[in-house]
This record gives sequence, structure tokens and C-alpha cells, in this order.
Amino acid sequence: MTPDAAAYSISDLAQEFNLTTRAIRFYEDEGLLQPGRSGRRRVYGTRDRVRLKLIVRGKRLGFSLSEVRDIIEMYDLDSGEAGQLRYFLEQIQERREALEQQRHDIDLTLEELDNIESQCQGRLAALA
Amino acid sequence: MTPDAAAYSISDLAQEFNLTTRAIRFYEDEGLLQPGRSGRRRVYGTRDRVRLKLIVRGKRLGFSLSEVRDIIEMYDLDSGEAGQLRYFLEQIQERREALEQQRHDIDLTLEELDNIESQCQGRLAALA
DNA sequence: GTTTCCGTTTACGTAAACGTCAATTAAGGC
DNA sequence: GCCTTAATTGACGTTTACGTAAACGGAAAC
Repeated sequence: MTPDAAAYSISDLAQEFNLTTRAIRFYEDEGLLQPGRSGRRRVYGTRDRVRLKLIVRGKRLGFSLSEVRDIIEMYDLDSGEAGQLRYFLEQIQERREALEQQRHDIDLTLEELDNIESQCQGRLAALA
Repeated sequence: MTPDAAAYSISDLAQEFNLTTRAIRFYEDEGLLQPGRSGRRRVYGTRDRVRLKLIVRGKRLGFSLSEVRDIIEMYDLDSGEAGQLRYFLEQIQERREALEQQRHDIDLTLEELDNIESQCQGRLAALA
């Protein structure tokens, strides 16, 4: 008994992740999802749900779909070959550096927002 | 004497920020930059350099150019009106929340990268 | 004085990520 | 049986963010 009995329709997932069904089908065309079929209808399982979660998170981080695909493929590593593994490790390191750069950018931007906010507050107070 | 004597050519900035001149002109078309002219040639000052820095940072964070424009406009607040100020404060809060969400996403992704890396390392060690 | 090198302008091209029909199908409600 | 509603497929349209090619301008090198 697999605990993977969960099944979702396309609109279930569209609602949950605030996406359009068109977008979800598009992700499938791009090879990011592989739902089953019940007749002609798509049936999504836990695996695809997890992938969708990765997709929307990736999008929030500004990743392109092909970058998201790269990341997803990292999760699916069944390549036992050493060369592949080393390559993966490189990729992981690159991603990590990019993400740390992003976090730094975020911190800078947040600081600047603080400054701007202070100025706004100051002016607002001056109008009182 | 303003300390704003700094002047850059388009290719200076292109090189510094690793952009094409085409991109920089495009940003000007979009109203994000307002270089001066010496004859027909564009001359960029400190102000535009700062803006370019904001642009590339914004792009690293996945912002669209119009979102970057919104942010840049926040820096240029000379609106003394209270309504405007309150509106700005709202915008700032929205941005802040989005950025904090991003940072959370980054942390999640970094954790997962750690897991994947461990698995990779493990398999690699198993091959030795 | 002409080659060389930037820079400019204009315009068309393009890839990514969907949106938006339109036509069709299948399933459920009554 | 019919109607509504959700889902599918296919095709074309759209926006963003530039790329690329063509044709010209001016200044500097030689």
C-alpha cells in the first residue's frame, strides 16, 4: 500500500497554487510534469504536486522554467556515474552561490526600504 | 562644486555592469535612465549609475523592469502630499513582504540543496 | 584623407511564458 | 435524453526584454 493514493484534478492544483490550468498544461508541455490519465483527463499525484511547489517557488525566485527543470532534475538523481555526480555537485554549488547573492541583494534592498520608509514617515509627521 | 563630476560612456557602464549597450539604451527607452548628451553621444552621471545598479540588482531578484521602475520611483519621492506618502508606505510594505517571502524561499531551497549535495557526496563515496 | 572604431537610430526578429479563443468531449445532474 | 459544467486540444495572439542587422555620424589614428 503506497501512501501515494492522493490524486488531484488540474483545477484542484490550479486553485491551490493560484495558477491557471493553461499554465499547468504548459508546464507539462515543457516536461516539468507528467500526470497520469483517467480517460483523457489528467490526474496528478503527490510527485507532480511537489514539482508544482518547486515550480512556483522557483518562479518567485525569478528562475526560468528551464532553470527550474534543472533543479527538479537534481532531485531525480539516479545517475550512479561519478562524472555525473561531480557535475551535479558543481551545479549545486553554482545555484548556492546565486542564491546567496540573491539573499544579499534582498538584504540590501530591505535596508534601503527601511531608509525610504523612515523618510516617508518623517515627511508624514511633518505634515501633521 | 558638486562631487558629481563623474561621467561615463555607454560602454563604460556596459562593461562595468556586464550589460550590452543595447540593453542600456533600452532601459532609457523605458524611462529608467536619463543620460545627458554631448553632441549625439550619451553621457551618464552618478545618478544613472546608481539606477543601473538598482536595475541589475532588481533583475537578479527576478523583478520586471516596470517593478524596478516602481522601486526607483520610491527613491525619488518629492511628493509632499499625505495621500501619496501613505500610498508609498503601503507599496514599501508590499515589497518588504515579497522580499521576505523570497528570503524564505531561498532558505528552503538552500536546505534542499544541502540534502541533495549530501546524497551526491554519499553516492560518490560509495563508488570509491 | 581614409580607415578604424565607437556610438546612434531605425526597424525588424526572437524566446519565454503564458493568454485567449474555438471546437470537441465526457461526465454528472435532473 | 438534455443541459450544464469541467476538461482537452490546437492554434494564434501577446508581453517582456532584449538581439541583430543596416545605415549613418564623428572623432581619432595613421
